[in-house]
Amino acid sequence: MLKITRKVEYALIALRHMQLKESEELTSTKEIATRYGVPQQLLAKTLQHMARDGIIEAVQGPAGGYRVATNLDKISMKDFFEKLEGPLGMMDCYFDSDCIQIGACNIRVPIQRINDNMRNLFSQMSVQEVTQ
Amino acid sequence: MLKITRKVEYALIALRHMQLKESEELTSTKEIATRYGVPQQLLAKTLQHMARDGIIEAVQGPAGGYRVATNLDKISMKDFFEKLEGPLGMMDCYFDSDCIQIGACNIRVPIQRINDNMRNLFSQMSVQEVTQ
DNA sequence: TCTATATACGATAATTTTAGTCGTATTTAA
DNA sequence: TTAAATACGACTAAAATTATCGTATATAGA
Repeated sequence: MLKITRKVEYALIALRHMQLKESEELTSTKEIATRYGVPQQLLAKTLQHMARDGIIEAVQGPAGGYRVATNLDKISMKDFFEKLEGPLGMMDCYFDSDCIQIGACNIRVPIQRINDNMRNLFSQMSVQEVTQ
Repeated sequence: MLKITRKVEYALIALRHMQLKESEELTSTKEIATRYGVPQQLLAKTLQHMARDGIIEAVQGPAGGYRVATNLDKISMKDFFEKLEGPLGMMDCYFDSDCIQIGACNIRVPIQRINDNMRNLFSQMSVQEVTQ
C-alpha cells in the first residue's frame, strides 16, 4: 500500500546517476543497469518514457545514450509521478467517476481531502531535491 | 501507484457509518455490506482486524455487532494504516535492509526523506478528521 | 558500405500483490 | 435448541506490477 513502482524507482536512480556527470556527457542504459543491478530492458523503457516526456534527451547510435534535458529544479515530484504513472491519487474515484456505488459512498469527500494533501506534498517537492 | 487498499477503504466506510450513530449502538457487518454494496466476507475480516486492534469493539451473538471503541481523534492515519497494512513507506528498503543492491543504491537516503514527509503528513492527520 | 552498438517500442509472459470466497468454529439472545 | 452474529485460517480468483522477447531504426567507426 502506498508504494512507488519500480519504474519510478529506476527513473530516480538513473536521474541521480546522470546528475553526477558533466551536463553534456551521455549515459547508456547498459551502464546504469550494470552499475545498479537493475533489469536493462525495463530500465530502457523507463528511460525512453522519460525521453518522450522531455525529462531527458536521447542520442541514438553507438556511443549514444541519455543526458538530463530539463532543469530538475523546475519539475515537481507530483508532475514527475504523473508523467510516469498517470494521475496521482489514493483512490481511483478521485478521477474516474464510474464507480458503481458512488451514490452510496460515504467517504468520497474525506478521501479527496487526503488526496489533496498528498498531491500538495509532492507539488512542493522538486525532483532536484530528491536526486541532488 | 500510491493507492490505499480495499481493506482500508472498507474500514473507513465502516467507521464513518458507525460514527453517525449513538456511541453505544451496534452495527452488524451485514448492515454495512448491504448499505454500501461491499463484499460482506472481506468487510467482516476488516472489522475483525480492527476489533483485534482495539479500534472498534465487538459484541458476539445474535443482535451483536460492532461499535467504535477508541476516540478516533487520538489515532493518527499513520497508525491506522500501519495497524491494518503494516509499516508505511514508499519503498520496502525503508524497513527491510535485505535488498541485495543496498550498497550500490544511490537513492536510499532521498527516498527516506520522502518517506519521512509522507509519514509526517499522515501522523498529523487523525482518523476523526477523515471519518467525521 | 558493412558492422556493431545504441535507442524505440509493441506484445507477451511471469510474478507478486490484492481482492474475494469457503468452510468451520464459537458465542449468545430468544 | 435454534438462529444470527462474530472469529479466523485456508484457499481461489483477479488485477496490477515486473520482466522479457522480438523486431525496427539510427549512426559512429572500420
